[in-house]
Amino acid sequence: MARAGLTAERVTRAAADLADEVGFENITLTALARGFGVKDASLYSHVKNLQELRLGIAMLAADELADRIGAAVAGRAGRDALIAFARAYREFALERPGRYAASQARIDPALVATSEGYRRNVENTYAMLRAYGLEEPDLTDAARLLRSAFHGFAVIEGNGGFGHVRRPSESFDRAVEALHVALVNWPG
Amino acid sequence: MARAGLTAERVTRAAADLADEVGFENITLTALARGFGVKDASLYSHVKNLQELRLGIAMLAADELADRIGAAVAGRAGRDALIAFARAYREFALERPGRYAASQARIDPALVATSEGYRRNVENTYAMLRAYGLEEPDLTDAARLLRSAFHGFAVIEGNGGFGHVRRPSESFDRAVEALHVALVNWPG
DNA sequence: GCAAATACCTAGTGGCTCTAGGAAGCGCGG
DNA sequence: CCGCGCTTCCTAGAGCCACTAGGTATTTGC
Repeated sequence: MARAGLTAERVTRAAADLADEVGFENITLTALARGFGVKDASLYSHVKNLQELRLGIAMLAADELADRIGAAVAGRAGRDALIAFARAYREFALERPGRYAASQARIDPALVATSEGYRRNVENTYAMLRAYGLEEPDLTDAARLLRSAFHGFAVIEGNGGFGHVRRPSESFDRAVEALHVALVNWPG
Repeated sequence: MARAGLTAERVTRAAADLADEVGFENITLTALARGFGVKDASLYSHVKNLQELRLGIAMLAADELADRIGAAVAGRAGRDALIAFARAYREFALERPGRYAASQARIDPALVATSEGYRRNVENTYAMLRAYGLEEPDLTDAARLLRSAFHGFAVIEGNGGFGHVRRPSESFDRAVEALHVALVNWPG
């Protein structure tokens, strides 16, 4: 019989697409195998187990997120950079919910440390904050506030958690403005 | 044989405790049944299915969260209320991670509308914001920013996602101060 | 003290992850 | 062009899970 031509990368990429469709928590090797017209056991030649597959999606997603944000903030600084960063972040979370969830899932810190994508995301954040002239530990605190706010917004919006009629995109832009104000007037 | 004396409420409460131990995503009816010294099939007399059980935990948790926050902000206003609200929120998420995750899980909006706990949480938020003198739609935007920031922080901290040496509790307090600044100087 | 309600049971289905070991395609040296 | 070996993909099966059907035993209410 003709082979499906699977590789670790193709499997991971398909898994990421599947995650965007059904949710990161709901991917199964069985469903993934079905998509390739293959039995689930066959995937174990390419992927160690489900956990490793999830890890692969997370690395892939962290990289793609860093790409998007990097492109968005290029050539901008201060408020402009903050707005571009925030919008690129939210758009990624909305367009690729499975990948986004993967990128934010609990991951072995040792692996995070070796990941290019995660490193670039941290770098993008600190680069964007540079214009605000903060110093440690305020810099870390500010980065954590931004990350929390963006991630929280993405999670709640993704869950359909904003019940009010006001459109989330408008609230988001205003929230980013408010965060800009907070950064400019950082308490100290 | 002696009966275990199960009721829908006892089952839900035990499930909430189990969720706090193993994580909301990892609860199983089988494990829950084991805890009662009962077969998994027996639980279906008290709970319709796993999804309903999760819903029950979510309602319970939303109620408990509202209790805590309500008690924390009682008699406070403005910055004091914001700080008390934020700390109570974070403490709940850290002490009862399974319940907290349940309270933030995707839930049928129609059910949320009928839930006392969820309603009280919204109420607590708007009451706490009252002192800042915002009007719609700024009020909604501010509420969403706070909710996003608190939730995001709780999720990331719960995942062990703050790699830096700086203690999360310190970053959190500073972030809350920054949010206070943003609320006082709300852009408009 | 009896009948109805119900708490808990056994048995079984189907989906999932993952392992062990076998067969079939492909790429390489001759 | 041919066989050798590597890898891909397979079948078979164990164990855990959610959930259903239908039976037995214990309470509760009369």
